Amino acid sequence: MAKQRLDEETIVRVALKLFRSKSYNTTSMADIANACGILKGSLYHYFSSKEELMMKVIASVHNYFNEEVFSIAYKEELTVEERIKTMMLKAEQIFIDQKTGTIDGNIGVETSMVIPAFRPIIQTFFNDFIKAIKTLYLTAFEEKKADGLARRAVAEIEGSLILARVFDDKAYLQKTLKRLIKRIEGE
Amino acid sequence: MAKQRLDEETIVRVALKLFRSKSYNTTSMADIANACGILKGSLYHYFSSKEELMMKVIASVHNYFNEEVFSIAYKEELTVEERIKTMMLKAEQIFIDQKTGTIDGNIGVETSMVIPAFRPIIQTFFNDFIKAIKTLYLTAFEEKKADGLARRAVAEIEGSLILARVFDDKAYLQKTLKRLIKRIEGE
DNA sequence: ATACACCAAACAACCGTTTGGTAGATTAAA
DNA sequence: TTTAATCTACCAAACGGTTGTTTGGTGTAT
Repeated sequence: MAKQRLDEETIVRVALKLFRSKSYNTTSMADIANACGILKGSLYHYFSSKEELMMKVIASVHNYFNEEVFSIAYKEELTVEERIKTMMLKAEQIFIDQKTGTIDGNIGVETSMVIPAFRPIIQTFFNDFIKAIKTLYLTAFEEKKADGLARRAVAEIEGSLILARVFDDKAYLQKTLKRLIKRIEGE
Repeated sequence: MAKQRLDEETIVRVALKLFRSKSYNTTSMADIANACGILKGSLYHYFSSKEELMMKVIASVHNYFNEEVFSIAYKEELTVEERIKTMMLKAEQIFIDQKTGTIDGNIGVETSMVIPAFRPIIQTFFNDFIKAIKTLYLTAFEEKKADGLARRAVAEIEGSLILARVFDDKAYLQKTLKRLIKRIEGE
């Protein structure tokens, strides 16, 4: 083989960054290739289509959240308070770019709205999100209540992400996350 | 003049419908023209650009909400409970298509994320939304608290709209609106 | 010699926008 | 009242540019 400058993982990471700042539709294959230092045609050596690339980007994000965020909810060596606290803190770190302080767009939102093909993956992502939070709430509330609160929590996070982005003010997200923590601790 | 088949208002209404179901970027001028029964070039007889058309679409929505929804918050002949109740009911009617039961996409969300030029208009829309709800909460809470709750309310509505769309389940929105009503009545 | 990682170039399709023309209604003059 | 000029609401066609994708070649490391 020739010396390999790129691998699939790197391209996915580069594409994610662009999709989060410019959205799926306004990011071209040329943009991604350019950011990778290759020509757009060469991307088809790694991915058969833009849609497949996006699928892998979403899967990558999903996987990252599973390992770095959602998993915290199931750490039995931590108290429930510790779990939700570190989980929300981690989420905040991901949503707010630590370098620039910018709130990136949530790829799932615009994507699932615009391209129906992405909906199922986004659904599984949200389901894992809900399940993690529900697990925590289950220690303080009964089944039905915990489920409702978990779905509501995800909705509140998504909503605050929108306002944070529209007004360019991360306080919207931060306040929401703090509130979600208190909702358990307060009991 | 020739017999006029269309007027600006009609085109804006047709465009809105498309933008809400397919988003700004995936709706072409040809799509809009086609839905109006004319050729895409003819659209430039009414609007100088796609962006200008979108501006007028957003302004139209903003205006509609001002007159049909936000205004309810200031009707002094109604009690505060009546005001928030009818306001949330009206919002629900708008977000959920009464014919199909479908939750349309909120044009503001994806739009302001994707095209920075639309951000200011979206901000003024959200500000009017927040102001209306704040007015209601002011009767039950002090200034700071009312402001925070109003911003939070808008975020919760937006978030529940997202989940409602992703899971195709309007219950997300309905539960949120009911909760927002109770948040005043409960005091 | 072979297989890979990429380049260079072209592809058809579509995008938003512009151009020039025309049928028909309105207005104004005769 | 007829006729001519003007204006409007479009059509038909093309514009240059960009899109995602395909094709065929080439240097390099095995």
